[in-house]
Amino acid sequence: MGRSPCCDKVGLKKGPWTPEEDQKLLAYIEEHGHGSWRALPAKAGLERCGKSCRLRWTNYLRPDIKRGKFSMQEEQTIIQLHALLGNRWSAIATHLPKRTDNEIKNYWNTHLKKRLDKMGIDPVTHKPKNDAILSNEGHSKSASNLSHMAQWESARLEAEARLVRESKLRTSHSSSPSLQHSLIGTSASSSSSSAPVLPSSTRYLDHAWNNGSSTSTVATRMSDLESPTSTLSENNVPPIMTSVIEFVGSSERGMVKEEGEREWNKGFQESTTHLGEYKDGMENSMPFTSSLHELTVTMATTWGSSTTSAHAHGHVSEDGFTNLLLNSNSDHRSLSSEGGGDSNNNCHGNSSDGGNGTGNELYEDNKIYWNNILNLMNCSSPSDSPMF
DNA sequence: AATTGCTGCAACCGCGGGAAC
DNA sequence: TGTTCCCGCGGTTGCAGCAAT
Repeated sequence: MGRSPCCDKVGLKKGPWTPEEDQKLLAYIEEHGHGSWRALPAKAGLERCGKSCRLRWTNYLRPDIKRGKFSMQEEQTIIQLHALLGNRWSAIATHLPKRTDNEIKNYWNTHLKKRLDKMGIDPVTHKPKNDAILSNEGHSKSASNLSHMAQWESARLEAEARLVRESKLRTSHSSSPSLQHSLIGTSASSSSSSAPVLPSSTRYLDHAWNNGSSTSTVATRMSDLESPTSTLSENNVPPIMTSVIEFVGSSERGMVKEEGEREWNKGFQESTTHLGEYKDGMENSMPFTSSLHELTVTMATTWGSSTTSAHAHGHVSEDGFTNLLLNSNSDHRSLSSEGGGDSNNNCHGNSSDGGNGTGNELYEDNKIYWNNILNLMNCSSPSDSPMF
């Protein structure tokens, strides 16, 4: 695919932007919208490549950007989403309105990564560092499942972001440049209404979810959202997964509050309480991401059992994903932590490595941790979400 | 006061995906 | 169907500001 590097052109300026350039770019976009980035520099009288203009706009000049210190809640959001999504900064950014992916990425690299490192947590795997030794085949299997889940979640987030963009694009086509300008931004951008404005497609999915309408419809829609990199095909996506994927995520976030480092640590501690408890109270300490494993295995378990009923009914019950998760988790607990390898579960045959004896603690820990993540991702969802 | 090292952040680079032709 | 263009993403770099020596 031959493609000429846009910035190789002679005469194009690089490096820091001057206030004059900023002003030119700002003025042009406010009046005309950005349109084609490639064509913008010439029209705006800038000796920059379109790519540079786009970057400057999205990372700095955009009016809906919040700058300054990250709040404790934002930090936790980033950490938890990173645990789930990895370095999918754009996907993470969709849950942090007014923050750019670049800013989040920088903040992660310069602050959060180091902080986790100091706390003895591997910032890549989000596991306690000394737990790496404990990984075994069972974990690998779970990790594989986790990978699938993460892929789907990533795909969902990306699809959501895409839908938002498309929605904005459609809107911009039928609105004045100034209005278009006001709509450029993150998924949190909304119209004058205080209610979150979801792209039509997203609302459609919500409708399907809320009304328990045919999962085949949802699944059909989800096929549109399938990650190109996913190893799962449309055909082997269980209906529950489509619902889960639909459930997780949001497009609007709540208020944040500023907290100090100590508060951050406290809050973080709360959400990771199980870490120390595992170490103190178990012979075979569970990794921090055991929660992830648990959830993943739960997914697999659910696909094989609970899902069946959900599928049979054509929708997921009103109890929603959390209960489904926790119930399944309970089931799984009885299978994995208390002797493992029970009948209906063909997904974690060697799960007995996951520790034993403190099933309730683990259950609660997982509950806390995943509720944190799920709440986090859902807190900005439409208030009528059936999940919580 | 000068030098060195570190940190944080804006900007760049290269790649991949999707749309248009 | 293949090619080209455009856009967005994630990784990396370069530099300014600050602290330590």
